[in-house]
Amino acid sequence: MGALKYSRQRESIKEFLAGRRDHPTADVIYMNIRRSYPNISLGTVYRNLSLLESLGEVQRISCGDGAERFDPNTERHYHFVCRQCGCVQDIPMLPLEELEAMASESFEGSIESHTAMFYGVCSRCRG
Amino acid sequence: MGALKYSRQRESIKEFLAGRRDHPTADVIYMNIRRSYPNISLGTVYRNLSLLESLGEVQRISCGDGAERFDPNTERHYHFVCRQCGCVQDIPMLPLEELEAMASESFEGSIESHTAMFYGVCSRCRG
DNA sequence: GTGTTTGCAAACAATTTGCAGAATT
DNA sequence: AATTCTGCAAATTGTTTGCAAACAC
Repeated sequence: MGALKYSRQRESIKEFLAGRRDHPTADVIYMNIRRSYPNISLGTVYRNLSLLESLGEVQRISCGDGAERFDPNTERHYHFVCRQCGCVQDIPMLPLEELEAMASESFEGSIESHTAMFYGVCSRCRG
Repeated sequence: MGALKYSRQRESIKEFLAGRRDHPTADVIYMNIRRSYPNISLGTVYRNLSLLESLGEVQRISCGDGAERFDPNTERHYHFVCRQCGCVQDIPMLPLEELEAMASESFEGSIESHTAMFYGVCSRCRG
């Protein structure tokens, strides 16, 4: 059950996201897709984003600013949030596998993965 | 302007949180405080939690499960989220300062702090 | 008495969901 | 023809806010 069918809306969302590195929110995606599909609904955007996430084609990022953000880069990587403009950027470094071993050392549960969030001021805001 | 005045509700929230290591949500706090103050409102709980956060007396944690969580431990530390029961626990290790230096290396903005979230299965769920 | 805090209810924002019709296979 | 996907609107969930009364200093 649940064979995937093509949809131009979903395709358009994928295409839009693919060209982006700014981790847009569902609403931003919606606003942009609307330029090509004026009748698309926010619900469709949310549904497709959740679907794409479960297919492993996009990553959901919550940076605590209220709205979820979506990232077409599904490889493990860290993120940065600017405390001035609120932009979210990728940190170009490989996640430290050792961190998980270190954390496991004095922790009783089993650790399978981790994420990290860096905060500061982005280059644009520093001028 | 803005001299702080005593309030038994705020005191009760601080007291409740102080004895907790499970990072309760505003709603859980509300439910519990209501046992001593049946008339307290959810709005008051939120207002006080935000106030306490700005006073640096509690820390707000967003782990992406919809609701914010509150932690009386304001020292920097990492967190763990169980993918089975959703519980949030502290990771008993010192945050790696070096991580920020590593991240800075190939990043243009200035990094001031970071957090990390570990995922896996807690000891209780593993049985 | 002045200024802060509260309870209540209404407002908000982000996300989800039910349903009939449209699109895909 | 069978099933998935969409648009719309209503429903949910988490959080904030306006206001008059209560409380603290």
